[in-house]
Amino acid sequence: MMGGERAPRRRRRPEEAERAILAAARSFLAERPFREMTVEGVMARTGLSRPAFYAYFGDRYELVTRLLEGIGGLLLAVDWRWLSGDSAGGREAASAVLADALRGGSETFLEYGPVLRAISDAAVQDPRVEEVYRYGLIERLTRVVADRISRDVEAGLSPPDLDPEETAQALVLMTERYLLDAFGRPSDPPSFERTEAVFGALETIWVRTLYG
Amino acid sequence: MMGGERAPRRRRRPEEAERAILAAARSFLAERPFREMTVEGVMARTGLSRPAFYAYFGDRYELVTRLLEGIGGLLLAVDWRWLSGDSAGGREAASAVLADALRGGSETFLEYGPVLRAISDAAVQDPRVEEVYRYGLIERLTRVVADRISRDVEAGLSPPDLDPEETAQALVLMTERYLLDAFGRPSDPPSFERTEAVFGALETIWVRTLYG
DNA sequence: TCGCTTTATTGACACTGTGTCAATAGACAC
DNA sequence: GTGTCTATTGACACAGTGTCAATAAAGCGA
Repeated sequence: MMGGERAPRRRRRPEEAERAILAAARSFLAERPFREMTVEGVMARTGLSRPAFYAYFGDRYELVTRLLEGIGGLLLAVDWRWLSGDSAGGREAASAVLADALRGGSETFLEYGPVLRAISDAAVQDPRVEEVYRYGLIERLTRVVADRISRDVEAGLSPPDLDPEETAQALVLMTERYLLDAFGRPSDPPSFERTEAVFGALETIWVRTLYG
Repeated sequence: MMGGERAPRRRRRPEEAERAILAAARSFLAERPFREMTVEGVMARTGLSRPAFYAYFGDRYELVTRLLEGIGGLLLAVDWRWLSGDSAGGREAASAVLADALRGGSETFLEYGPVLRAISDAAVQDPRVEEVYRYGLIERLTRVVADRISRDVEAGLSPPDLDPEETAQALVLMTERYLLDAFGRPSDPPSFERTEAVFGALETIWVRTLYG
């Protein structure tokens, strides 16, 4: 046997190692779905051993939760423009700003699709991720949208028979699912045409429902 | 020690055992989410041992796929009324039939919610379930809806700028997600009011989008 | 009723992936 | 250089899966 040289142990700053693991996870999820992501598979991309993972994260669900942290705020921030605007300016103005917010949200999905898809997949398998994703992000978005719809109904911009809470929930869930479906698949970047078609369909449904 | 009497082995017809396992799975899913469903947990409700499971099903994903079999056809059948109707009779008629189809679909979800939720959860974890659910059921529904929208656009019932394929996908995904969210939670039967509100929100969005 | 055949059923095993911990060995301070 | 700190890991225990040869219940023919 000639082998036997073991790879020399390297030692990094904890923060650096943690960043390396997060990056490895992102890189993994850009290629393979969450269901195939094992701790071993991620750590293979870092040069560290599997047990080292547990020095930084409790398990793969915590890892994926950490990946969400930056992105969640981004989504909320983008949509905030329409969401928190007042109802002055009429339907035209509201539609335009809504379209803008939707495009912003879509672009976030386009950029972070695989990670968001991973979070959404993980939410089904782990109660803590479900908490953070569904109740932390989605439900919060829904509440804000419901508020906005409420104001638009009172201002006469939207029809009075609209149930703000339920309508908001349906629209937000639609947007989440549809964007995940369109932009959340690992490694098949959607064409420009598809992107526009997706955005157009979302805009049509939202605008016709609220200001149609 | 006094113990030691082993439970007497019982022997059933294969078909009976298989039905017992399917029933045990349904009963399990009425109480607990799919992520907690282990082969052991299901077989404990049948009086059979864990290995017996593998005489009837390849794994728990195959089990859950079998649970879908009857229900999937039901969903397609209910929606078929609106879906396959012609575009004569104007928007009023089309809206009414659509509302009817939606109510039918909602009622199916109301009855089989936990099982459907389990399938949808399992689809995230297993490629074969994903195939059956997403591409077999959801996509098939989407295609039929897209056809109907296409005809309505040509007949002048729906606006010409509607993209039938994309709109259908968004609407079907919305309906699936929203109904799962409302009626798919194990063991919390929704109130009559909630049921009506959910149905109303769906009807509003579909009708305003297509015939608004 | 008895013995024989069929096959439903299971105990025991191997395997994969998880999470833990005591022991090891780089990196930095002095 | 020497010593301390702590990042890193080999080895372990565990949960759940899927398999298979051995077992025994049911049905059948006499």
